[in-house]
Amino acid sequence: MSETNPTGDQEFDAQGFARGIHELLVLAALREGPRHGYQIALDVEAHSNGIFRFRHGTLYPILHRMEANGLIQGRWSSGGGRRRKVYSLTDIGRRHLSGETDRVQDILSGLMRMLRRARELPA
Amino acid sequence: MSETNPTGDQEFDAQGFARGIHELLVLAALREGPRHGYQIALDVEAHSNGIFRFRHGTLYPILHRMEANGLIQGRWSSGGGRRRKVYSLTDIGRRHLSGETDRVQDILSGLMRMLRRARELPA
DNA sequence: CGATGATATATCGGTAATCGATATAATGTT
DNA sequence: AACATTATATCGATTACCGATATATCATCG
Repeated sequence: MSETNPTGDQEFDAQGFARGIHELLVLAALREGPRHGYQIALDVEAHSNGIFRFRHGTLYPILHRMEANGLIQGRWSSGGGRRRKVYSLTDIGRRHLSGETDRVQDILSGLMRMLRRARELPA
Repeated sequence: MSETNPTGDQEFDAQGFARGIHELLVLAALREGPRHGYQIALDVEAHSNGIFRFRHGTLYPILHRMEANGLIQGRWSSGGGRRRKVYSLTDIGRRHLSGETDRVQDILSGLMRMLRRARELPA
């Protein structure tokens, strides 16, 4: 083994990968503007043609976690009526989105390359 | 919400996604020929330039699970010396690799599309 | 006006999987 | 003789999703 990734970069962490994808989806949705949780879920589903979907037992804990980590910031909508918590990107979140996008795209293209390779092997 | 993916296909399952990737990597490695576990780990790491890596606390349970599920088949190498369990693809495993490759590639390109979209939005 | 369903957020327990640590043992190297 | 590498195995801690459940507001339709 010995060799630690000579280019010193992207590494796949199975543990946090699905989590990372969820967070990226939230961050990407908020790049379009501030939104409350339910809206984020609708947007993500619409923009992905239903491939990506948040269950609400998943969504809200994620938003809480991301707010605690400073990636997003929530404010309860003031106007009376239905209570909503509207989230916006923080600077940290914006940087995180940009950095993680690079990282994840490298990992994904590495994965795609390996799958293509396997597919093209003689039966 | 209502709409369930009109094309009736690929859906992202956060729960099983990292697991699915690990299994795909094993299957892809075995498409090159039978190999024992340790070798699979080395091959995957080499072919991915160190991006993908199996810890041995992760690798062996995965191989056992995949064998129990009929995706791969293991035989203890007969010749004396260091004991090795050599795995090969089963027909089920071969079909699984092909089907999951399609499915995962759809999901990944969906994800990449969303990330690109977010990136190209005006700051 | 009453019922129903969509909007909107929240929490908890069950479940499942990775991962580090630990164990065992044969082989290669110095 | 000592040590690193090869090779497999298992266990417990940790983590996080997800279904179920709860609460409340608002719109619509009969």
